[in-house]
Amino acid sequence: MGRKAAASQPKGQSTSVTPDIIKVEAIRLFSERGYPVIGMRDLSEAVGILPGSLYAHIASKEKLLLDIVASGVRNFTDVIAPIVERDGPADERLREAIRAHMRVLAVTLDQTRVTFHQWHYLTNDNLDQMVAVRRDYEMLFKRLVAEGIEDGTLLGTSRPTVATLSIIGVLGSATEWFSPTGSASADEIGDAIADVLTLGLGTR
Amino acid sequence: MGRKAAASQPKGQSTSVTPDIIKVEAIRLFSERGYPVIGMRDLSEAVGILPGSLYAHIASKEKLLLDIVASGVRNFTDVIAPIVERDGPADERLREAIRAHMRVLAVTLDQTRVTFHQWHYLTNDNLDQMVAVRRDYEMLFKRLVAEGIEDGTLLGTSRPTVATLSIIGVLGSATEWFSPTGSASADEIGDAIADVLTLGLGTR
DNA sequence: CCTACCGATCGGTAGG
DNA sequence: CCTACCGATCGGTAGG
Repeated sequence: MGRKAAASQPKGQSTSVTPDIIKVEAIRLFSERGYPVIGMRDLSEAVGILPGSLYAHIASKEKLLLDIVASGVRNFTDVIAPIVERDGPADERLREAIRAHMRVLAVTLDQTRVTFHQWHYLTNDNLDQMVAVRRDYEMLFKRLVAEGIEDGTLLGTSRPTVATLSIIGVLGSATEWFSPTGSASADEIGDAIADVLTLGLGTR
Repeated sequence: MGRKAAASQPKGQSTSVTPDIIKVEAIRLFSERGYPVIGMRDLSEAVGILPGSLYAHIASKEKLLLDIVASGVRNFTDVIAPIVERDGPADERLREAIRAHMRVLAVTLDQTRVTFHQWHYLTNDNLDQMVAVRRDYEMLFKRLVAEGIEDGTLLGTSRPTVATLSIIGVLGSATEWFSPTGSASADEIGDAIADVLTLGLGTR
């Protein structure tokens, strides 16, 4: 639902256009075909108004992208930060953080795709803002790895930086292959990823 | 070098434009700013000819992208396939495949960024072709994991599919953070990644 | 939120 | 590889 609902809605004032509706449609379109390829005319059509009318609700195409990607990262940090900051062995917190990541991903898949793949189309201040919130996100996992080496629950064997980047890398890649309609739940996939990263695939 | 070299080169027939030169410049531009954002005028300027003249050397903008991404995947499969197909324990072959991946990445970083991040701008037949070669690439790691479970050198613990996707995910993410000028060599990073994936980060 | 429109830029081509 | 150009589309705005 929603796909053609807005576009085919004739004139009725039943549901008037709001910034949130525009955001939802933009997320879907940007996710499917990419930010630079989507024109304001595509978006206005999906929402059911004329192209110029979009600017009664949003400042610019790029500000719309910034809104999507900045809140897209916050969806994750809001949930993961409390897990990182609480007490307990770092390896257990890492597992919980990975599971939480997957749960957020499951309910914000399209927005996350836009967030992780299209933020680099931002420019100037908008880009700077995004780089900052991204760094916050990455810092959470960096801390978990560092604390795991401290408390002895995570190995210092491999370079800690590579370890951190591997964790973030796997979670980022899940954006491309996770399916909310698949047989495995977000928590099950999260546990499987945590297994790979902490237990490893080797037998000895 | 190369950056302004072609553009500021006045007229001299010293180095005439070839399809390969266009490809090299396109890789750099697409990698830096994204395929849809780069215009044929940007490319022609980088190469030192007028926009329309590009079409004496290439068929279209999209065929140029296809050329870049298809050969971009083959750079990896050409090197990794022989490792997968040879004899020996699967865990050792997996480590060698990961190391080989990183060495190819180190010498084709820009092209790999375009290959892994912009192939979805292809359409129709071009898209189909790319999906096919991508599947070949992913199949290599899928086989390694399956053979590792068979020969007992890799654990069946976690879902094998998640294991495969995790490997591919980490290697794909390396495209975003690997630096050829960094202190760690491609092989060292490759070993660190193989350690994370086979030994795991956990202590027990 | 519509009408009416702006200048800029897009990929690509005919004919040398 | 240049000259000269095409129709289409782009993000965005003035004034209601």
